[in-house]
Amino acid sequence: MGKMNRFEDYDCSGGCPVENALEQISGKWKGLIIYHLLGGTLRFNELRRRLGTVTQRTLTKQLRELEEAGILTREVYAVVPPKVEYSLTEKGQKLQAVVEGLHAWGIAFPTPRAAVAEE
Amino acid sequence: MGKMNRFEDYDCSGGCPVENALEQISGKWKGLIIYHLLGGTLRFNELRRRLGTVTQRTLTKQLRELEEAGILTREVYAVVPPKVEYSLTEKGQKLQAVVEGLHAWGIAFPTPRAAVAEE
DNA sequence: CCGTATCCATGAAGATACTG
DNA sequence: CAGTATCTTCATGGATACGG
Repeated sequence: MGKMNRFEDYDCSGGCPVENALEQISGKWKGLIIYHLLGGTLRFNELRRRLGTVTQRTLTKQLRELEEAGILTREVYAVVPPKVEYSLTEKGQKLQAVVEGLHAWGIAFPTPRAAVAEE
Repeated sequence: MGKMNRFEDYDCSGGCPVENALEQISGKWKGLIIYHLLGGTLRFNELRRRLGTVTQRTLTKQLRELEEAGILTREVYAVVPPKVEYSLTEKGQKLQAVVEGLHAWGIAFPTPRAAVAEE
């Protein structure tokens, strides 16, 4: 016992941890958002700039979903001009190892952009 | 130097490692497929059973995409009835830490299924 | 057993314009 | 600055039926 074969009886009908996890962070920009927030709190437009090409509508939506998942918090300051800050919750910070693992893997194994002009 | 602020100048216009990595493994069943293959080679229908509710068409497609990304290999045996085996490549196996991290996180933080009947 | 071939519904996300 | 409000496009993935 102890180790056992943890891959044997992994019936995923009805939801399983990996699927569950992916569900919460799947979305075109979510991984990236989390990665950037690992560096600390960011305002809406700071985040926007870092992501490069995301639209306001989309960024807002992804942030709201991450908020609902309990991965980040949204803090609104009653000032003018408006100021809204996003930070990771503890739950979100616990993704640090995973996201940095993805980052490292992404460097080690870039997308194979078709084996053209090769041969 | 050395550490520096690696979050500061992380301009993702034009593709960045995290985005790149996510691109290769995003798909409704891909994370799960990789997870199951961490336990070793599997045949098409074994995989199918483990995923629970995936259709043939969809599973085939996700497998082909993972193959094209170089994450797994597809070995066809010229026997009848047909036999096709899927296994992770080295590139795929390097995702082990990430996927197991997701698995652990998914257990620790299930999806917050609305705070109903709670209060 | 391991797929293809069709057809189709859904929703994710971009473009664009406007507002407190 | 930080969003809404619309409208539209497109890819994902399910359902179903058939084939080597």
